[in-house]
Amino acid sequence: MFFAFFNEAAIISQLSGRMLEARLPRGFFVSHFAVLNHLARLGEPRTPLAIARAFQTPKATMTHTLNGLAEAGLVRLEPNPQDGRSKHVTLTAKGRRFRDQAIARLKPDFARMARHFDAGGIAAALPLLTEMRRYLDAARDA
Amino acid sequence: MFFAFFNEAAIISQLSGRMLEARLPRGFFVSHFAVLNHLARLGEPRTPLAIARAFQTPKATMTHTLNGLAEAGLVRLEPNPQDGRSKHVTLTAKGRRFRDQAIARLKPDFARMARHFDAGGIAAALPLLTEMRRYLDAARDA
DNA sequence: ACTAGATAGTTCCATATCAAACGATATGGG
DNA sequence: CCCATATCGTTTGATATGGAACTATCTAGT
Repeated sequence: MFFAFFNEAAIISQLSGRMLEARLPRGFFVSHFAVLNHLARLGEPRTPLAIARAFQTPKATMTHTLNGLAEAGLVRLEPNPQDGRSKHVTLTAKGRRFRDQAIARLKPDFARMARHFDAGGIAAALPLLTEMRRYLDAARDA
Repeated sequence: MFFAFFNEAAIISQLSGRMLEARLPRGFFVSHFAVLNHLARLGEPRTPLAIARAFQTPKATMTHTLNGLAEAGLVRLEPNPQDGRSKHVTLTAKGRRFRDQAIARLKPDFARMARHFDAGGIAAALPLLTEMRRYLDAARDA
């Protein structure tokens, strides 16, 4: 039952990820968008490790993703004044625009979806998903 | 709103995937388990392309995953008697055991989870997830 | 201050994933 | 039958991802 739940979540994640990637410029992935979106939503600056922890991804992966974003001019990597080992990641104007445009390109997809799904139903299911996400996030340490 | 929904689904997928991988022998991934589980649930034999379509993954990826499973002795790859271009994928006894053991190892996790989540709540949310999965699956062609 | 241990990020290497091109086989129209 | 086209799986090459070891820096205890 939990099994079925996670199975559906995994397939939805994969399919919606592909939908998003279809709206991104060639060579950009969900991982890139996810970082930009994270920074835009939760504020900057943010250290690489903090971002990696948020996504439950290894540090090395985040190094790679951030380098890609920095090369594309979507984020800025600067030394962390509070900690010489660390860095500060901030969005550039271009990065913010990139994220906004990706979201804008998804609008038609969501509009089409809204004709098939009751907004109330989605909203009603959201708290459970959020609770599950929080639970799993907490359980990782245990 | 859909956005938040997909975002939660993606994080749940990632975290639950890690939970599963933690229960698999070193070197095995969600992708391996997913194929074994697919075969066990939906029956055999199955062609590589049919499996790839079911997971919305490229054919080349499935070739790679199946070769890994075959080398580990978890599936058998045989010529498809009905079509010389194609193959038949079947579970070996070892493959079936592998899948059953993975599920068994998850049981304690699910039991712990059941103390935090109302089974009814999960069951109630499931149809919406399934409907969304079907919708996205259909939308991929459009 | 000094030192041992912890922590941040990188580097190195292995491997999963994926797009594109390819060879082999099937199918349908002459 | 033959041929053009479509389909199945593989190969190739590129890139995302992840584990482990490494460097540099910070922190705590003395």
